[in-house]
Amino acid sequence: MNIGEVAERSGLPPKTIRYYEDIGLVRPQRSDNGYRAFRETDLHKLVFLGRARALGFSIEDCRTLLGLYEDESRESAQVKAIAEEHLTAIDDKISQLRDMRQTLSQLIDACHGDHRPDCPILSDLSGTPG
Amino acid sequence: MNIGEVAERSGLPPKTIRYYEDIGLVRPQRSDNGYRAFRETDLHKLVFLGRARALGFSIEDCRTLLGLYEDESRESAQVKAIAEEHLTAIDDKISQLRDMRQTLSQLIDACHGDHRPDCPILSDLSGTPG
DNA sequence: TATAGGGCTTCCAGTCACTGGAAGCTCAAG
DNA sequence: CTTGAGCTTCCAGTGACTGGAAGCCCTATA
Repeated sequence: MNIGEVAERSGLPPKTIRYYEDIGLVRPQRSDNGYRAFRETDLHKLVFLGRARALGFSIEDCRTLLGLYEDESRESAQVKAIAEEHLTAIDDKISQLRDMRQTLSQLIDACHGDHRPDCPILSDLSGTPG
Repeated sequence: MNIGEVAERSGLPPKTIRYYEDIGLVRPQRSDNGYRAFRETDLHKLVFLGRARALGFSIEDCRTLLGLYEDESRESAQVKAIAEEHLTAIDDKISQLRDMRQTLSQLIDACHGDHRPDCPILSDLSGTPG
């Protein structure tokens, strides 16, 4: 498979796949003409990476997960630990965003949003009381 | 004020303040010795920036908001529009994260997490049915 | 056979918002 | 006069790509 086909089938852009090769996540062979030659196992790995990234795992997590995926003697506890840590990080982000959302929507509600210049949003940002 | 004091009072690291000067968000004067000389208005701006960033506004949004903040003839509708667009972006991110969270926590629940190698998390990532 | 195009290659630069570190100047205290 | 903190600039790195240029490869058509 050339990169175009594997991109199509994995759903990842060719640029991303080349990048993944650069950082050693996949190691496709090469054809005589210099083109990357992907095997089915490479495709599987790329699909794996696409899904893991879609779940928000970092590239380094993905690298570790791929390693575990290929390690027949892994312990599922290792995978679960990584996933749980990531879940905690997601929860942290969600609660940060919720805090932002809360403050911001209050400010938006307080702003009349017309042609007049006075604006509770700017007042709050500037620290002006009131 | 030197950068140390303004950093202390604004809560922003000196590095960040220098960066904000680099990109033109603040324009402190200079003392004879070459040190940045911040006035109270510079401090106000930095506090404003710190709060706006804490609400997740991008630097470019911050630049626009600062402009409106300093523009006496602004219309509050302009500010509100920026804030509303940002709120939408926050909501989008929250729902993305919630989707991730949902999938991930299901996988975690399904994984026994012991010394055995079989793992629903890896199965799902690899696309293996079951 | 010439050529046009699309796909492939590499390499460099840019994104966003900082952050770390090196080399060197300035200033106040002891 | 030295020490050390604080200030300066400049360069490089972060994460995970993404865009673009220059150029090779392959196939189809005139």
